Amino acid sequence: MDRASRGLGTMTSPSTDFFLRLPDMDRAKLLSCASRRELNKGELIFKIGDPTTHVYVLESGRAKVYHPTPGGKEVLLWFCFPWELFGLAEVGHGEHRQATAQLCERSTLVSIPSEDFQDFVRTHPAAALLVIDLLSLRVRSLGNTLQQLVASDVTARVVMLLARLSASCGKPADGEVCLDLDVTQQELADMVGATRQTVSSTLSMLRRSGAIYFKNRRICITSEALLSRMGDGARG
Amino acid sequence: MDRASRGLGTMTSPSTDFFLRLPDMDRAKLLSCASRRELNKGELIFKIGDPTTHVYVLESGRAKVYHPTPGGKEVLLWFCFPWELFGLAEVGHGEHRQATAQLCERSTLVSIPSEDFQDFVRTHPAAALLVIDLLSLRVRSLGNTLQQLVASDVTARVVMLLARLSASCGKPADGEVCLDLDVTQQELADMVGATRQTVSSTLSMLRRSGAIYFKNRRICITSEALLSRMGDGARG
DNA sequence: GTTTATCTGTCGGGTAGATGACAGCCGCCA
DNA sequence: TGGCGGCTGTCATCTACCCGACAGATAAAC
Repeated sequence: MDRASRGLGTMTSPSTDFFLRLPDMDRAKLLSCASRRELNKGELIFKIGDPTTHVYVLESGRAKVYHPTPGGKEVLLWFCFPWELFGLAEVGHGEHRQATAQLCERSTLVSIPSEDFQDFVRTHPAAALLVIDLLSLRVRSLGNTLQQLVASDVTARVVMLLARLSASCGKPADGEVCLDLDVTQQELADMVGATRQTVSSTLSMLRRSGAIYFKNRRICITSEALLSRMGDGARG
Repeated sequence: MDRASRGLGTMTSPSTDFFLRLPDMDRAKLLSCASRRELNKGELIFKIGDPTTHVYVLESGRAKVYHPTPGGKEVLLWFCFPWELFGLAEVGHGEHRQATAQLCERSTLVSIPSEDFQDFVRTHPAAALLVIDLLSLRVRSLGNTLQQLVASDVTARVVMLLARLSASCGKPADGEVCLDLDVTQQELADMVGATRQTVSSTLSMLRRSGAIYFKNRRICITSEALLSRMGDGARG
């Protein structure tokens, strides 16, 4: 019955709002070490190979974390929404960045120096558990993505992606769900490991089938059931 | 110069031996809650959908953690070697298992109840940081795998896999490296997201090229340089 | 206004790799 | 000794998807 049991993807998770789940005092303390900047669309927060100096949170806007490939493609690992901590997978031993983070729109970014963050975690066990939760979520989600990538065809992957996005940033309105998110088809393609063209024609197909439609450049899902049915036919 | 900078895969990491890096007293304390069993090859430690009751360590043997797909394939996420903690990505909120763990050979398995583990982490900040390290490593490694999967062809993926295995369980012997590991070609295939057949012919190709050979059913790498060169030609 | 860049839709052709089939090989057990 | 199950090698077939190309549509830039 519930969304998670339908196996269409990771359900919207409570672990993403790290900051909102910190006790007020702790949050204030952590933010006291931080600096805040307003940045434009397209700016890089960090890129692969950089030394790891900070962890980050958005106050507003949207960012994406991806692996650039030598061939110029991008493999999109996840989006970062406001109050979701990111950039912490490399803080361990002064590892260099293994991914690139870039703003998808004009945003205000909060940067916390790695050492301050590590001290904070060391002295606040509750926060440490939240970090563990967050990383666990990432591990599970990447594992699922990986599985889908080898087990399903592009159509199924797009369908599952839409279901996941609908869970994380869908605005329900009388039976339908509209994605409250400006994504380009290239970004969708980078998330499912396909080309822009294939995603484009897949979306067209889904639109023709009546499962989705477009409302001023955004995707609306008319029927989750119908949509998920379109994803079948691939072994899974 | 060093192995990591050649970009052939994740280098052998210090984060995997969680237990060995714990202070003696802490380790003893944690193990005092644990139970120990001897199990046979092929036995399941947990499977997808199970409630999450324990975290695990091997005292000896080898296990694999994978996503089974509805179509009967397996997507192998990682191997678990002795003293490497595993099964902790779902401990957060009584999540159910999102992957399956199975023994590759006869092993002795130590099981620690989740609650005891969580209490331990809550009260031992140093251990919490180790857990964070371990999960971070998993995140990075899955991210890399994902990237390779969409950016490289099977040959390159196999080559990179061999390099990674050679880093983590290779026995060097006058210029050559022999993998101290009994893996089936099916398992290799499950790790690179390909079929058994393609991996078989890829390995044959590598053998003919002189980059590897087989010594009593195990893989030996004659020249890492030559091997990595065989992986080029795909964009990367 | 015109220009320029970015995004979207669609179409053929080419190919990497899945799929299925079959044969050889080795270890294991009766 | 023979039979059986798991692992390996190799082929011929088929197809999902990538790739390049081009045209319309939208939005920003001059």
